[in-house]
Amino acid sequence: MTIRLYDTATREVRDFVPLREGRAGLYVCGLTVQSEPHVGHVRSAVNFDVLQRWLRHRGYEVTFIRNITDIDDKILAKAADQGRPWYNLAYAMKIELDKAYAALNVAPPTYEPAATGHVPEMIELIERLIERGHAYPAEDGSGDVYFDVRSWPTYGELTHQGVDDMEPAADADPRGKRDPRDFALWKGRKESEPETASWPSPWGRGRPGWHIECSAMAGKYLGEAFDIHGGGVDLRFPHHENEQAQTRAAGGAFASYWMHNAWITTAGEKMSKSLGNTLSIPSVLQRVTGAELRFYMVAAHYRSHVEFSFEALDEAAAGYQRIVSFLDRAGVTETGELPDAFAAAMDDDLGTPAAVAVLYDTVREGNRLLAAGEDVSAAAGAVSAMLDVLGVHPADRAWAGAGASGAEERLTAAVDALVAGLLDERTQARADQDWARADAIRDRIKAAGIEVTDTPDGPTWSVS
RNA sequence: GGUGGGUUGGCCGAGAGGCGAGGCAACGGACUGCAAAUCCGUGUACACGGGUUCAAAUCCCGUACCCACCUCCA
Repeated sequence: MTIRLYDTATREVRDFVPLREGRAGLYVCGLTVQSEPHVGHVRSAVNFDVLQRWLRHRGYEVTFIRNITDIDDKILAKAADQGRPWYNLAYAMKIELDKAYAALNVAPPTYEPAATGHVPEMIELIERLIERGHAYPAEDGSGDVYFDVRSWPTYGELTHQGVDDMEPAADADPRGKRDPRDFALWKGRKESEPETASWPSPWGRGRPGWHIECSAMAGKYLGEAFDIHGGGVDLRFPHHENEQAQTRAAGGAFASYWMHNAWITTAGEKMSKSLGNTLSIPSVLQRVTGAELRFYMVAAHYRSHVEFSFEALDEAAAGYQRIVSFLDRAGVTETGELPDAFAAAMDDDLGTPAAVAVLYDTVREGNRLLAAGEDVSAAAGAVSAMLDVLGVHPADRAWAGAGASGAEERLTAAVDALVAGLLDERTQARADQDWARADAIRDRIKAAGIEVTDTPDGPTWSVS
């Protein structure tokens, strides 16, 4: 069975055929570290994390590159506003981003290159473009270098647009461009910008344009031809279109497959920094766990819009808890076989919704066996295997970091001791068939926010 | 103006010509001293109008509404 993926460039689901047998090179545009990450950002990371896990599961040796854009207009502007060095802001936000990834069990990529560490590679690429007649230094002496859109006949192929149909850039300031759609490869340093935010180049001090970063870094770590390029749909144009044009104009083949994940919207609108309707990861994690949030995202298909709501999030969390509770009661920790239907769903363009349906079916079957007192090891093992692929296994060590600290464990032990005393009393009352007293004790415990459950092995408690 | 995507039951969310994915909620039943959990059962959903077909939520034509990209954006 081969993996099939929807390729945005050809607009169809195609068999995944890697450039090199048994290997997969994956490049995903990471974030510009200018502010706290929100749930929308993390959706992209979670989606590609699932892709990576599935490719590995299918036996591919994956090289996964996710970059960090740590220099750009917004970073400079925000840092100036906050009165601190731009690299200080970028680093602080990078730390926040890492925390968010860790909280959602997003595995670190193979390499995580930062733009500022690859300026020489970018300059080299720009020089090559100039030599080949696809780029030119600005004619106004600003020190900018632009990509010449008209010199590249297939410009617009990724997003199926004709250059003449595009609305000219609204920034209006042509700054020595031959065509308003030409985009900056290199930005000459402006007086107002800090010296530290510029690097020497053949065109004077300056800093790289956004698009060239990804071309340079993808080329360095994956080669100028690689398998899959991913990112959010909003990056299709201009960012991905430009990346592809640059690398191809410089002689590379670039990505064989393009994958784009859809939005998370709130109140019908895209969640974005500019609209100011973002939900930061820490705020959402006050309500649900990282595993629950990840499960919510993974239960929808990556190409579908998700209208974020706390109601839907709670529903997903409730469903997830059912799965977790099955695993708890099964008491089986070994990972078993992945059901064929689950694998088939995953092979079909990462069909996580159908895969999750298989997960629930298996849980139901497992609960049935459990009730019948039969062997559940196969079902529980399958559930574990599926949760592993989706990156939401409750026993995953990733959750431990965010979970119980030593202090919390001591607190749990203390509560347990107190509740255990009450439960002993209640057990005695039940043995005496004094139901009124038994229920009164249970109500009292419940009033403290603790749910009591009777099982054949005696009562247990959990925080409700 | 150009380019994409969407509209599915109380809610979330799959599917893409032919047995109503799955989840959450609700209701009934089993189990339980009563609960909880779990299991079993219960729904005639596919924006609207035409058309193609033995058969359409799925294909075609048209209409309405929503969203995104073309400017920094996962």
